Amino acid sequence: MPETPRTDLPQGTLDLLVLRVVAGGPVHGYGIAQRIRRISHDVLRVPQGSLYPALHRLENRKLLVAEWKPSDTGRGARFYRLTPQGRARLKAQTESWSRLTEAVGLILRTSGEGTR
Amino acid sequence: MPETPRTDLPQGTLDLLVLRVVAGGPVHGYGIAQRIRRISHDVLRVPQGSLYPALHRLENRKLLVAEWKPSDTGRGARFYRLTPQGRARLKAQTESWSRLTEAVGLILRTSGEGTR
DNA sequence: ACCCGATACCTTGATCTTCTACACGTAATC
DNA sequence: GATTACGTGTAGAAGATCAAGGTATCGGGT
Repeated sequence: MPETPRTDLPQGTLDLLVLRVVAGGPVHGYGIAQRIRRISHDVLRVPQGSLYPALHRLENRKLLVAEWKPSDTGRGARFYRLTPQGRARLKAQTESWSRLTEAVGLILRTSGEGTR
Repeated sequence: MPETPRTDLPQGTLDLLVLRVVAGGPVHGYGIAQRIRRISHDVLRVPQGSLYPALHRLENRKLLVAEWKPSDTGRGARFYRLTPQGRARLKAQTESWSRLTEAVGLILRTSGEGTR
């Protein structure tokens, strides 16, 4: 089997991405997946089987609200928006994401010394 | 509001950190945890309940080998080293980590436009 | 000499969260 | 009627955390 160089999302990252995209204005699930894929130049692919459960999670936690309206193509779709809590969550998650990446970057760059 | 700024590791990240630290030379589990914590300035804490299962996983997959020797303090400890496969894995994981962080960074920075 | 607590070091099991695969649906357009 | 747009649901695996327990060495006090 030809190793696909696919970049899997580490658990916990998807919520952050979704929140960020939704922050840009009302979108439906399908559109979210497209945007993530497009903006990341195809590096991040979000399968529907991951996306929709995530959306429902976020909705249950009151971070998103959904509204059913017709989409551009004429058929109905669930459009998501951020709640205030969602916005706060986005901020917090963004910060902890950068703390994390900085810390990991440190480890990756620092050579073996340090047992003390 | 000093919310406990504890940073949980997203799944998949721990292996990378462990491989990187072990690449610096033979260490035992306890030492690995200490180093990660120290180098990251206490941002990344690896509880033993996460660490040891990870070590065993990596060993089963032949990415690490362990040897039982006395530690500095006189008592025994399992010292881990990278196998060639482990080294290759470290390289691959490091690359995919930077691809990932770049892609996520893009999403976080790019405003809402782009459904197209 | 003995007990005690602290630190170093490892193990295991239960539980939870989240990603994935797979599969099944409907609706509009050409 | 095929293709795209859009959604739902379930089953499963993997990994992280918690919680708890277990052993060895050392230092101090008595």
